[in-house]
Amino acid sequence: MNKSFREKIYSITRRIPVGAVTTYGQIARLAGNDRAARAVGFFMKMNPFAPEVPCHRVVSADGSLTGYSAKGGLARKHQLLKEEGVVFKNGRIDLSVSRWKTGETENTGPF
DNA sequence: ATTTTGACTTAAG
DNA sequence: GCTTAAGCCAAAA
Repeated sequence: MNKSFREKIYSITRRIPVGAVTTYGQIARLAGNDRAARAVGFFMKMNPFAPEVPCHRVVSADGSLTGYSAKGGLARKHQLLKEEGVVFKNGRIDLSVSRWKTGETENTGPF
């Protein structure tokens, strides 16, 4: 059970359903440290499991996109989220709608 | 143990 | 709405 924080972070991020997004702070909170938002972003950059961990569903607290180490950069991230059904407003994500709700029934897909 | 880095967050002007 | 500053945490060297 000596699971490092990074394992928790990846585990949580991997659970994010399609069409939903979450913030670094939220993941940090689920991991047990609501102040580790920075560390979360740090692990995302390492992202040893590119397609396994949907890091593109992780955005800043304002709903704005920050970085994306995978190919395509932020442009790719923005496109992926848009394709998955995430609602964008003024170039930012509408967290009121697309924010991931933990414990909720998972969606079968974008549609 | 210390230092550096980073895809964060919040507060204040 | 934007910029600056400070706080915060974890991993690697």
